[in-house]
Amino acid sequence: MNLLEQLNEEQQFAVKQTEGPSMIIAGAGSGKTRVLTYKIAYLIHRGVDPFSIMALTFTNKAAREMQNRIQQLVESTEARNVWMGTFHSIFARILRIESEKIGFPNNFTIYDTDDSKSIIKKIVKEQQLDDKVYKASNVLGRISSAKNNLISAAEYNNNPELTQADKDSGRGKMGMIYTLYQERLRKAASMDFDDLLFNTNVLLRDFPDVLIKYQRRFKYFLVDEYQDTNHSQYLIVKRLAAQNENLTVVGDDAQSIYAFRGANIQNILNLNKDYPQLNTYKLEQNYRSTKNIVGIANAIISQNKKQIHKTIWTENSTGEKITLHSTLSDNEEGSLVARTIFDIKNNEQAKDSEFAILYRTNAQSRSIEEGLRKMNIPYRIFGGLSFYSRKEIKDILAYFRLVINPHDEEALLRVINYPKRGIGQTSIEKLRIEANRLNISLWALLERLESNPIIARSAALTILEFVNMIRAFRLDLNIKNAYELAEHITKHSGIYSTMYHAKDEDEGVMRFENMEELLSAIKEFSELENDEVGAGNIRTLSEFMQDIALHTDADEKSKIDGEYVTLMTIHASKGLEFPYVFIVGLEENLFPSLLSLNSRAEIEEERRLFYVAITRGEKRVFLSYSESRFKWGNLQYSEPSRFIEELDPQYIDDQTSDRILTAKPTIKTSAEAKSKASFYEKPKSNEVKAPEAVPSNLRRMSQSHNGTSTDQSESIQVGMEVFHDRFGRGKVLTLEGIGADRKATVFFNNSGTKNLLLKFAKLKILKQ
DNA sequence: GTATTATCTAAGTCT
DNA sequence: TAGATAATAC
Repeated sequence: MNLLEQLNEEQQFAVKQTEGPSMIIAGAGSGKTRVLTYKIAYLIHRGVDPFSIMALTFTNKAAREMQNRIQQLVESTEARNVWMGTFHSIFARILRIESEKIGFPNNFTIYDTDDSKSIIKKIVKEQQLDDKVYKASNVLGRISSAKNNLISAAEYNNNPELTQADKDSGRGKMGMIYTLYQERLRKAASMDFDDLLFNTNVLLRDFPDVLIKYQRRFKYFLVDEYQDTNHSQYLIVKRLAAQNENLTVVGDDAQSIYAFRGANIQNILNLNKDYPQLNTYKLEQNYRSTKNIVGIANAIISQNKKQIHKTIWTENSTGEKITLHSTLSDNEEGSLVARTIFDIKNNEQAKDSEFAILYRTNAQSRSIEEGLRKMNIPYRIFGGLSFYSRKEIKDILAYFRLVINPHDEEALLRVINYPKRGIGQTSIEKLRIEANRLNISLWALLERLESNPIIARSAALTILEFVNMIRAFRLDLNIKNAYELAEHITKHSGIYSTMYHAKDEDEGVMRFENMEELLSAIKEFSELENDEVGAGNIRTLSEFMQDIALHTDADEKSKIDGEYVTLMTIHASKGLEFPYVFIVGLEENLFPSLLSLNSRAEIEEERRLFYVAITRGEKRVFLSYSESRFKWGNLQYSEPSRFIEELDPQYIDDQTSDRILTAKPTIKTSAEAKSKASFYEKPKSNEVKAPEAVPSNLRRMSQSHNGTSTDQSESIQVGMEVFHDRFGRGKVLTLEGIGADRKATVFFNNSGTKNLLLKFAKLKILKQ
């Protein structure tokens, strides 16, 4: 088969450029994955040893799919010898091989964000610092960005700029926490996500023999989604590829959406400085979407200042315009989406799997779900609370982690008294302090507890029993396969019976089923052929845990490749495509996020996110926003996103005005009505139009400051009868706070007592 | 040491 | 609203 025949001219050039550095700027839907896949197939076809190719993808799922595709293209299974996966998983693999060089055992644990936060909380407490000032997520974010820029704890403390910035913000102990955090991780023989990349850099920097070993082994490097790499990842690639510079990077600056976790767009913009002889290719033909979708996407992204110029075009049909809907509440938005899907399924014979509903935040999935459930539409949510982050699953996994690496303190603390065996907080605290004093891991202390009893004898005996149990499990690590050992552990640790007896409660049933699901997943894993170690070898529990440590939601295999509508965040949708795409919650402070409004750069990232969302669509895209939304238990009013005002009207089928006229004619304030009059809407002859001289964005600003009917809320008094959009008639029971914080407790005839922020509630006074 | 109840507070995207 | 933590009772 001639591989090149199936590519357009520019794609062919990119594929044929096998030697030297090249950068492929690939617009959305331009066949980026296709080029990567074909390039690897082309290399293999030309006799390059698959073992010498390293391909770094954004998800492990993408790697798997690409690998399968390459196998088909080269008609050989040798394609599986290409090293393909995410940065984190590929380099975790290399770190395990080389672990002793950097002073880690090869069974080191990978800590997730929860583990990391938990350590930081403990450090803050032990150091008697204020946990409001040193919030775990903030501290971790600071440490993370230091690591992504290859600044070690020692370097951090010696960097006057960083330490001064911390002092100025009242967080002078940040550097100390960083130091203690790293000590804690090392004692627990554990690395966090950033350490995987940081330590890879240390390995390649400080051990020239190791660097040379991998430079000799890998001759071709391909990096997907290069716009989302951070400095640490950039340096790894640069070091490894330095020998022969056969480096291909593929990316699209317009789709860079991970700056918040350290992605550096300069990696793509400055690549030609590192490689002056860089070959650059631009893929601009879109094969995915209709002209309308491509057109509106181009119009959106053109509002950003920073970008590499390109013109995305398509030969596809014009298609339908992009539909814009608005609803009164988040629940109604869910129903509307469900109804629309239902109609399209009927009218166009579409399948459930052709639909995706994309949102900015995971919390939005709830109202959408409700709508789908009511219409009996099958759906599947990706992200949110994933299977592996459920409590009961984490408890079981903690046992596995502890058996594999007993120094893993987070795991130890999680299970030492689960199921309850009478080892309470007091004993554990004493032991932790002692272990700290001796500068050894908690497990090391427990192992020598017999000769050094510092706690009550009875507690010490129970602990000894626990230690012996874990030791016994450890003996089976390489003897039993993953499933046999996992089952053995759940039975003998008491987890199984504890869960079995808790089945009476509703929650318990689900937990028990989840445990069974975990075990059956492990069983499936155990029974897979182990082609890497060869026949006769078993797949161990350690291997299973390595498999899931860097498991992402996008990697989740669809159990049954059944028919369902896909729900996910826009971030998670990167790289995917669907015939029908719904983008919901286009509201100011939600999308763009409230937290992104501080800088132009952040808003541009949100806009790129919007661009990514729109360009997932093949046939049709539906946009919607709601005028109110439940957040943390209370109703908040919302205005349409600024991105809606930016939409180019020629591509839009605006359905919002119908709703305004039919749905809520009485309660609407004039300010709200005005906000609907966005510029693409044709003024009706009998309507008063906002003066042209005032730009729409200014109009919105003034409105959000004083337009939200504070006029009425200020005169509300206890005892008044009031009307609320959602709850109806009610009586004010109490009032507290002033200005923006003014709250009321209102008893509603139909929905009972509610606490409302007057700023948002827009109560209407019925009777004084 | 454990179970129950009361109080507090969170704001986002992901490896 | 919900999950985590603190306070209280047993």
